[in-house]
This record gives sequence, C-alpha cells and structure tokens, in this order.
Amino acid sequence: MKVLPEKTVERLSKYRRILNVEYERGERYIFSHELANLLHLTSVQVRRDLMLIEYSGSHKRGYEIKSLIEHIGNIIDPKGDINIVIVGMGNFGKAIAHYFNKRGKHYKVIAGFYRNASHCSTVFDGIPCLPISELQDFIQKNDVKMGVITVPPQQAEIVMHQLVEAGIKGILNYTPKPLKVPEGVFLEEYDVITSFEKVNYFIG
Amino acid sequence: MKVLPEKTVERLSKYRRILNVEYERGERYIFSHELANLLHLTSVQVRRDLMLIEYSGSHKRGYEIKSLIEHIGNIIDPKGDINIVIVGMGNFGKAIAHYFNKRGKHYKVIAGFYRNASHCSTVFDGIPCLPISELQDFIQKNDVKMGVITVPPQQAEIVMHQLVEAGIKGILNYTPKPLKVPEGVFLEEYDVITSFEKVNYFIG
DNA sequence: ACAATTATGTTAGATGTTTAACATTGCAAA
DNA sequence: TTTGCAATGTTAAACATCTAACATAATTGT
Repeated sequence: MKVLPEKTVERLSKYRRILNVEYERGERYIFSHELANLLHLTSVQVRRDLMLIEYSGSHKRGYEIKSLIEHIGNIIDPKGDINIVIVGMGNFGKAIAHYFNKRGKHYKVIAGFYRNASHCSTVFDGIPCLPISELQDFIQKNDVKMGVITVPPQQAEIVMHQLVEAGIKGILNYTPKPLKVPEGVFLEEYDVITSFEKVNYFIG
Repeated sequence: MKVLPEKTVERLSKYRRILNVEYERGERYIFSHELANLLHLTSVQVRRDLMLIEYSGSHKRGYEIKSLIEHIGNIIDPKGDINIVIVGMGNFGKAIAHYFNKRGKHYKVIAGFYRNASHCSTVFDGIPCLPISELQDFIQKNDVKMGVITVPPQQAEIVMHQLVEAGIKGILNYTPKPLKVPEGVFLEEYDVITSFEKVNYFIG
C-alpha cells in the first residue's frame, strides 16, 4: 500500500477509537455517515480514507466494525510494543505518562527522566524516574523507539541530540523551541502558546 | 487586511517569540534567512508571511526587529487581556496553568475547575480552583473569553456545552473526544494518542 | 555613473487535502 | 424481473498551502 497522507493517518487513529466504543456498546456494523457523525466529519471523507486503506464495506450494512478495527490496527500499529521515554517530568510529562499507563496498548512508557532524579520521586505512577545523565545508556539498553521532550525550552535541543544519537526514531516535542531532526527521524511538534494565540486570532 | 491562513498565524506566533529572544540578545535587524534558520523554515516562507501582513524590510539590513514585534502584536494580540479558565485540573490542566502563569502576557488563567474542588487544593500556582458547578456563573461574571478542556473524555461534551452557553468564544480541547462547536465559536483540538500513533506510522 | 551583488517583494506553479459529482452495487418492493 | 432506493466506491474539481522562479530595489566597488 502506498504511504498514507498524514491527515488520513490521524483520522484512522480516531476512527478506531470510536469503533472500539461502538463495538463495546454491542454494535457490529456501522455506516460511513454514522462514523462521520461521531467524529464530526463528512461521510465522503470517511469513505475516501477507507478507500485509501483498501477496506470495503457492504451496501446494505456498511462496514463490519470488528474487522475494520483489525484492518486499521494492521496499518497503524507497531509489530511489537513501542518503548517510550519522557524527558522532563514536570506536569506535562506526568500527564502523558499517566495517560499511557492507563490506555496505551502498544505504547509503553518505560522511564521518565529529570535533570536530577531526586526531585522527581523515584517512581511516578509506576514508571521509574531517572537522571538525564543515564538517558542515552538507557535508550540503547532498552530498545527505546520514541522519545517525548517536555523539558524547559532551553534544554530541548540538547535533549533532542541525545535522543537522536542514542538511536531514537520518533520524537514528540512539546516545547516551544522549534527543533530540526536529521533524515530518518520523524518529528511531531505541538506548541501550546501558539495554539492559544491562534485561537485568539480567529475569535477576532 | 484579509483574514490570514491558519498556518501563517501559527508562524507569526513563533516568529515573534524568536524575535524577542534576538532582541534581548542585542540584535536590532534580522534577515529573512536568519529568521528562517532559527525556525527551520525557508526564507521564502518567512518573506511570504511578512508580505501577507504587509510588513516591509530593507534590502541591506533586513527587518527591524522591534517594529516587527510590534507589528505582529497588533495583528495577533487581543486588545486587552484574555481571561481563561481551565476545566479539569489534572496534570495536563496544571501544566497549562503553570505555563501561562509564568509567560502569558495577554493571557490570564483566572481559574481552574474540578469535579469537586476539594480534591484540587484550593489554589494551584496562585490560581483559584473551583467546583464545576460554579463554572457558568464564573464565566459570565468575569468576562472569560477562552476555555481549556482537560477533563476525562466522557465529560468533555457536557463541559463544552456549558462553556458555549456561558458565552465563551474559543475552546481548546485536549481530550481525545472529538467536539463540534456552534458557528461563531472557534475550536482547537489536540489529541495526544493520535499524535503518538501518527509518529509510529511514519517511523514505519 | 554603473555594473555586480544581495537582499526583499511578487507571481505562478506544484503539492497536499478536502469537497463535490458521478458511477456502481445489492437488496426490497411492486 | 425490473425499478427504485440507499448505501459504497471512484474520479475530478476546488481549496489551502508550500515552493520555485522571477522581478525589483538598495548598496558597494570600480
């Protein structure tokens, strides 16, 4: 299958979560317009996305929820588990750690890192909290694939370099400091301040 | 001036933050390619954005930092202060509250809300924490313009309705539950889980 | 004074994404 | 059987965004 558009991948993630809810509620089939309504999209967009992942429904009953969940999983889920580290165990880092501790099926936050580990109580929410000095060694020994950066912005760049050098392939930067990663590493950035200023602009 | 593209508004926010740093460092002029490098963009994109906001530089010295900062402020900053409430004072809500407490010039987080306010210590980081039952009343009495939703996903929709009814014009939804707001309200959504799954897909 | 240089400013084309229009299918009712 | 309906599947147009190419202008060196 050809590489999917970013926006389609994002929606696949959301489709599946909704589908799981519907399946739990006892539903077995769903129409494109129903799925669309649940996500506030159009049915055309849903069908187009499913076309791109080469999934077919039936004209009378729509899409079979269970097999669609599996189909999406085959596309967006990792083969085994993905080990994650969070660098910067402030409120933001803790929020993410907590989130995946409850929900993450394939995604395991296996450690948090802090400037000096004594500040962050040794274990948060079951996740060990280590000093940043051990970061690179830990990543290589534990086959860590993804890293989350939630340190103060001044430290973001150095942390990014450490992650990349240690062999990490995916980085989520929740710092306002813009980063640039080398070829072969995927970077996702989200900047809270920018979001607020954008919202304010469009409120007008 | 015509309404700006979303992406341009986002970059303006980032331009200004970088420009402030440069100004603090003693710089007074900056070239488009310098600004671009600091943000990992192209100089063309910078110049195009500045064209859209009708700001001109000089051929020999580039852009005058101070006046550009002001120019961007005139476009994206609110007239007075923007009062913000955060609904859901978990780690995520606290992270945002803390952020704006330190940095926000025009954006004031004036209250956090929690299901029952006794859980959240009465004041977090100088911000009063109130029970959700007082939400709507508080918004109307304090001219709150923006609301942040960081509650568990099941409660997101009802909270959104409360915010809208109370007259809020901008909503940031950090819940995985997709929301739909009425005409005239601007909604920004960010879904952590989706971001992780997207990164994983493109690590491939 | 004037070419060369090096920036900015602008327009047009390329790309990514969404929306709209249309074709197709399978069932149900006449 | 065949006609109508209500869904899916596909293609094409519209829209948003980014990139590349070009035009313009100010300064410097000769």
